[in-house]
Amino acid sequence: MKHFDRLAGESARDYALKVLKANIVSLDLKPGTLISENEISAELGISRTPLREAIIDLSKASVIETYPQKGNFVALIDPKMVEEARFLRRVLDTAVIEAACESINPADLDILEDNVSLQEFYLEKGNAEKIYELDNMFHKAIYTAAQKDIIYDMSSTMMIHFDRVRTLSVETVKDLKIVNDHRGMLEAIKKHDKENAVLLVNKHLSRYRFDEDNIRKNFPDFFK
Amino acid sequence: MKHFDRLAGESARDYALKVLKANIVSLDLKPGTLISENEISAELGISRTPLREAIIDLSKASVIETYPQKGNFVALIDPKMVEEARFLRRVLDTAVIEAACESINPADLDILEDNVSLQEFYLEKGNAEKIYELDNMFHKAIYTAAQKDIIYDMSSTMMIHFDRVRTLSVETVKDLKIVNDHRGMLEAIKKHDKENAVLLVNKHLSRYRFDEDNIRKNFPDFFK
DNA sequence: GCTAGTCTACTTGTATACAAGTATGCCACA
DNA sequence: TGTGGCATACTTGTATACAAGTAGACTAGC
Repeated sequence: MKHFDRLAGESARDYALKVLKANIVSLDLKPGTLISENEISAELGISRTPLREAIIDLSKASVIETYPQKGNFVALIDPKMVEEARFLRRVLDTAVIEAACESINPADLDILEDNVSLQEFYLEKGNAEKIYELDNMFHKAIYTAAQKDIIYDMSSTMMIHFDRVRTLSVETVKDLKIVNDHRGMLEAIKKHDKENAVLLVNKHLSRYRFDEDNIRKNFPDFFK
Repeated sequence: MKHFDRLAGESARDYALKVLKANIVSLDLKPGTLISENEISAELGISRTPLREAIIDLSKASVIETYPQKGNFVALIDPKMVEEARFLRRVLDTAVIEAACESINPADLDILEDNVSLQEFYLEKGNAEKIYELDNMFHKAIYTAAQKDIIYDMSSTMMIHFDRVRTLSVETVKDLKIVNDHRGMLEAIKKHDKENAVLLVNKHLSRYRFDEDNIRKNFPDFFK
């Protein structure tokens, strides 16, 4: 399992949640792995209580499955859950960008503008990692602009199902296209052009259609 | 605070969550109330740990606000959160009924049919409480039919913001109209008529537009 | 009367102890 | 050889103990 530093002021619970999420998405914690509360809490240098609280959070979204007196297991990749996550993302992203088109304010627009400009900067530099980071921030910033922060938070746990398949996918989406998509979405929001914004979101998300059959063939043990 | 029996086999955590949710929605736990972990755990006859785990769950959706070393407080009614919940419900219900129109299977259709028939039965009997119960089950059954169960679970906590205002609303929605709406939605699903289904869902939800200004005047202390 | 400071009684956050259930390996015995 | 049963070493669920911080009442001193 990958380790992270515990930030100053960060609670043991938030720390545990951060580490678990990152390791599940990156597949350093493989689907099916037993997450022993004793073992992991020792590894993170915290007690069972806050770790347990983080585990419960993830089991709400079926990212971890808890069997009493048996153990907590990282959920196998379940096509039904991946589909639910994909559905949720499409539905929410569509509705939220519409809302953003209606209610965007200058301050939030600046944040989005800065973000996309940075993406374009790192695109020239060829820094894929930074773009990945900015991608996530861009996405979240649209929710904030539409005043839908809590919805974003609640959906983010669900997205782990989706992001895990993304990690396994060999064919990575080209940064060039992603950044272009983002630029287009931003311009649509600026012009309050809902119709175009929705079209662009769906086009953007359609880039993340993986060859699940093939992935399953390569990693059969990871699937349900 | 209202009490409930702890069901056989129900974990202390699930029990605590059930009791807290019910009391927050019914406003027996008033907005702004301190939820002392010691006091409430004693009242429920459980220890702090499982109660705490339930509280954390509710604070994820901002239904409870936790201030470290100060206390857990039932969140004041925040129009922004009510709006987020209303938005989420409209967006999800719309998308989910569309999905149900596409993928409904006979078994799930039977469940819906039985449910609406019962609603019609209790409508004649004038049993509003039963209709309320069946209403919630109908709603959930559509998500199940569309294979979106986890999404339903995750959104249900968010709905507390919405349901709390519903509780305060004096003008209750007429059972007659509700049951009619449900019958219409079911028939639309049967016919795979997405367009009509979406129209009916939005008409149905539009019945739940409360006079928030008036409610706020009557219960100023409950609002943020 | 007013203010500074302290004491006290709370609060949550975390750590640990105990209870109860499960799976597995091993051994005795048929 | 095969099988029943028990010991053991795990697991999570719950209860309790301790740490650290907050707020408010009360008192001493001015």
